[in-house]
Amino acid sequence: MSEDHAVSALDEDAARSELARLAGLLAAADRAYHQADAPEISDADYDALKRRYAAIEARFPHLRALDSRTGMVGAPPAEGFAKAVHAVRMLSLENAFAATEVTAFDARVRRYLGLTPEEPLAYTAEPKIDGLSLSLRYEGGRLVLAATRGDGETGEIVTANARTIADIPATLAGAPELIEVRGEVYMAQADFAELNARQAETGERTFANPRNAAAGSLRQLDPAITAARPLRFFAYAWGALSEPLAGTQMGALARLAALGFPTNPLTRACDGPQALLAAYRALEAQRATLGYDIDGVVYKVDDLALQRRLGFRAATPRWAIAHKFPAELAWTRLLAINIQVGRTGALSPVARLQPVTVGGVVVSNATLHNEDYIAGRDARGTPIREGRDIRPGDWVQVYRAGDVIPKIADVDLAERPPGTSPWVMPDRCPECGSDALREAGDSVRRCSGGLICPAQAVERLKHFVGRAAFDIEGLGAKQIEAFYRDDQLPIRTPADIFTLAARDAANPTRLKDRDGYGERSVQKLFQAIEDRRTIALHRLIFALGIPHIGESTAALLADSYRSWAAFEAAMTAATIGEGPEWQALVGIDGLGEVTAAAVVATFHQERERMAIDALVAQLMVEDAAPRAPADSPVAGKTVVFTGTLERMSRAEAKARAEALGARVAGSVSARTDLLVAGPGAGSKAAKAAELGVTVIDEDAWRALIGDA
DNA sequence: GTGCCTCGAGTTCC
DNA sequence: CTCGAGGCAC
Repeated sequence: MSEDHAVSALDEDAARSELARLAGLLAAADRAYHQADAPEISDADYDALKRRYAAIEARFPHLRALDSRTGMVGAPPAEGFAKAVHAVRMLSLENAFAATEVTAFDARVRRYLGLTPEEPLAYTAEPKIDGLSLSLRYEGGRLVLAATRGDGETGEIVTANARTIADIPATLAGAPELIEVRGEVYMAQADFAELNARQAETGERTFANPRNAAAGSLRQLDPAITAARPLRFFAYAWGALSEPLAGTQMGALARLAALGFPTNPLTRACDGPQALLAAYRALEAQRATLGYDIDGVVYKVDDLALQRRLGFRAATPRWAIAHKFPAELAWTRLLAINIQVGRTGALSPVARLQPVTVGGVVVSNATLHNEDYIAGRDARGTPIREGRDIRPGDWVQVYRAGDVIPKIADVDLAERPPGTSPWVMPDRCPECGSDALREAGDSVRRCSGGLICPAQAVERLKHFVGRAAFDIEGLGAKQIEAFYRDDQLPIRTPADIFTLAARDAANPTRLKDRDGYGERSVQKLFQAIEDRRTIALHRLIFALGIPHIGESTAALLADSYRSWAAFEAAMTAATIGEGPEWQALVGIDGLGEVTAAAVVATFHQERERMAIDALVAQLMVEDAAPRAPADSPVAGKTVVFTGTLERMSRAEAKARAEALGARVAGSVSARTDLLVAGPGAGSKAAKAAELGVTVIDEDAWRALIGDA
């Protein structure tokens, strides 16, 4: 059996049966591993199966939905917890801090849905529990998988621990065949105090706050310890479902409660932003008496059909927002201001603080953004902190933005030591001595050294091995730092990673004989590198670290050019500002001139170009995956929307068209297949007529895609 | 030119 | 997680 024969050779039918076969093998291996604790196959073989499964899925993404196992494919690692890919991503929420942001949220939702301010729109408001989120998968009414949120994409499997939590039912009666219940694991304040007292008595570590205690308790390798911890659970959402729970958020919560899950009794139905704000004020007033920590209120559009229409941005749903309570503040001394150099050369000032506890966490660093922020004004020159600047030695007020990132809110001028002067941004890179320049209209100062600057080179390499790029296991930030400075076996460019094993073999002192490395870990590292020699086009483009090219834009480029050969040829032939290759590039919807120029410039810079060529020579670059299924009438077609759309917003129309496999462009060209013109269509309609492009109105479009 | 919506880049602590 | 700014519609 050849697990590694080419995925690219499979046709769709073969892929479907192969997925089913692999799913069977993986399921059997999972059962053996989790239940009997006696694996039938080696970890390496399991990994090979899993990789092949993922490769086929990546190539035929629309087959993914056919297989309910997808969410459970997880490799048991050597230590710690196995990972599970969530069948439906666990997203985070956009945050709001002011009442105006809540009314803006309502306005945005209405605009997207095409509702007037007068039309009714129901919301829910529920307390935002300060714990950690957990996804519980039930099949046939039995709890089969519990996974933490992780990065939203992949979480850790904590099923055995979840089973010990009294609030979480082991079985459900009358539930859908498949249901993923999502909610928050938390610890009540009284239980937390008691636990900490007990921990202190027995000389064990105490926890800083209930959330840390809950997180630490859930992530115990020994479920017996979790069982002894007073964890609780509130259900508030769901992931994969074999049948809908209800038509509204409130209805779904009632259904979850009927299935035996605790749901928060303070959840309220609200008929508009004023009611949402009233619910917020009520919860804020009750906060101290609840017995558990909450850090804000979550607002959701109640109607689930509307939630579906609103859909998602890159990382957050459009139909929900978290209104956070004001952050806790603390005063401390600013000891120094240091400079960090990022991968784009940006010089970032970082505050070194006298350690201080803010919201249950000891903070000793804080971001200072840029020189304007330190000087007390924002990018537009508007004063912040009433224009007070920040100087080393100052007495400063610290808070954690979004309860995470430490920032400096204010300065007490009365406490300022005498004889200080305003802090000045260095005009040379502290890492390489190159000039640090601030372009007109830019808020950051950048090191001009490029790849000559060791700090930039290292940061570029860290980006390269990052999770959305090459994601090489065993080669993280720390290892990159070490290899960059290593004289015997250096990694200074991305291509060096892929020659690592061969160079090591030729060295008198082998890596496996060094301190900190063993035979096994070196073998694993080399294998992880080998696994990534084959790389998806979008990952490669993202990994190059071109300014302005993040994950989304890299995927956009990969999808537009399909293959590395086509992309590379076009970028090589292109000149900035003119010519057919340039026109094609800036014609991509969502990609403008600044971004396009950055890509073309990179391919024409000698040093960058040599690094790219040396890298690609080491790789097998996979073409972009085939588009959405070809069974929709607009699949593969290039569509342009113009004029005012009356029954849907432009963003919604675009999202819907893309889901059906169409490419949505911003302007009409000879490559346009269809122009959807609403009232008020101007030059685009004229151009379409000129080019002979089919023009239809909104109703005809809805009929075409089957939206009656 | 203005205003919205996203994305990109940099950041902390566990 | 936030800020700045690119891209696009109006």
